[in-house]
Amino acid sequence: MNVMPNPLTKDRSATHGSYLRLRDMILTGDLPPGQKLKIEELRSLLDTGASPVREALSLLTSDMLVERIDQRGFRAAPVSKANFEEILALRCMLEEKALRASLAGADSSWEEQLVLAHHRMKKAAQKGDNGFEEAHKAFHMALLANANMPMLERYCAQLYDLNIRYRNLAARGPRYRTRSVQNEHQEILEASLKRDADLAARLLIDHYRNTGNYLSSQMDA
Amino acid sequence: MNVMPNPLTKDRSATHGSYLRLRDMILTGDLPPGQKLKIEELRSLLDTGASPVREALSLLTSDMLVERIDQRGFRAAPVSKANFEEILALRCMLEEKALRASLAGADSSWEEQLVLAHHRMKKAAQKGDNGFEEAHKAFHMALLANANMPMLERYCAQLYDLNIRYRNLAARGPRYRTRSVQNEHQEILEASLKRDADLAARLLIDHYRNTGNYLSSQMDA
DNA sequence: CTGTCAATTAATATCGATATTTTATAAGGG
DNA sequence: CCCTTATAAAATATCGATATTAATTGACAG
Repeated sequence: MNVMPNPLTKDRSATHGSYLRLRDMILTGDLPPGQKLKIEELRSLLDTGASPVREALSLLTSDMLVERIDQRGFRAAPVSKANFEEILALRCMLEEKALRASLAGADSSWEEQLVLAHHRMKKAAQKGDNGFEEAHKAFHMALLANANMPMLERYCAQLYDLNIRYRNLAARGPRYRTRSVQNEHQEILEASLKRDADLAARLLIDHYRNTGNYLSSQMDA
Repeated sequence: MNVMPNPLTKDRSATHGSYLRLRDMILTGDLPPGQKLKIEELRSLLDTGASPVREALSLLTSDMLVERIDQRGFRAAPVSKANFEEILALRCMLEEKALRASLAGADSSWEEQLVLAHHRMKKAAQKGDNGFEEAHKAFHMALLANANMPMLERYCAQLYDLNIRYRNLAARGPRYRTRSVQNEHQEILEASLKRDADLAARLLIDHYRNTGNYLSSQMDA
């Protein structure tokens, strides 16, 4: 039998572990936008070698969370209002497309997955679980999961994360308060289960625009 | 004074050079879809170390040209009809959006860049220059360049390359012949210069669908 | 034969050290 | 006093070697 040294260190590889941790630090704002990411610092922070760190950072450039400038290293991707608004616009366009495709081929298996994802999210929200973020993303991805368009889903997942980053950054600032969005989720779920593509798409986009406009207004101040 | 050993070896870094060469080999089909990409082989082929090769491959995963499986290396991204058709669908959706955004804010500076790109492409086509591919991409990107949506443009550039890959792969097969597309480009240019967004978008999408359907039919056979 | 398991081979992932390049610092000339 | 140029420091990029993991082979039992 193999006793595992640390439940958290059940990493598939140093690179993958570094990737997850760095990604998390950027999404939460722990590594602030624009910050220079020095190999040596990260190496000692993550307690690993330079190669895994470099490779993890290279992978994070795919996610547009890290910028790479040849011969002069890496930095956490900068943020701007324009960038946020582009993310919002792209999300509305791509998720609408994906949701409609998902609904078009809806079957009971997908329906059940969706109900399940929604249930888990609600439950996580009630007990103030820190697993809510994960469940929230899972619900939104479940909506699109039946589109059978892997690249489109990948883009949506990427944009989702970028959006969450802005939300987290705003939450660090002053006078930030969360909107209650549980009923919006409920409505989106119900419209989807009724296969009402137009309604579901409208509700989903409104859901994004509402949160988005609030965050956008925060960025002026 | 520093004499440069080889004008082609004016690479900014070994990683960047490897990135460009590997990318080219995958786009041309020189490295066929699904092929295992062994570090040691590529290392000797590119005459560089393992680190630049690994890092270049990591970067190529952003472009969806390379797949990475943790602990078991890299391989050239596989191809399929479904994948091709998703690329085509996404291109039509994203480029239409980008083109309309580009036209919406059209100014004379952008207009001049576009005319220039078109001229260069025509010229390269006439003298059978091998720089045509580059000029062709430049023209299509010039159409979108005024959208002021960097992420959207990046997606379009990515999808353009993936599409070219399929074209190159088809060109290796039997009974492949190129369509004449010069007049289609001319029409797109003229509609854009007239700021006729609806017409330009329709022509652009038809341009893609025509080539796409031809390639798609080849893939059955 | 066929499937399982051990031993071997091959490939990946990682480390530690070094060479190159960039950035910061300081000195000298306009 | 500012700008240019040399020097020193820091950081990146790269190499070569090693440890770890996966794939392969072959022997053995069912």
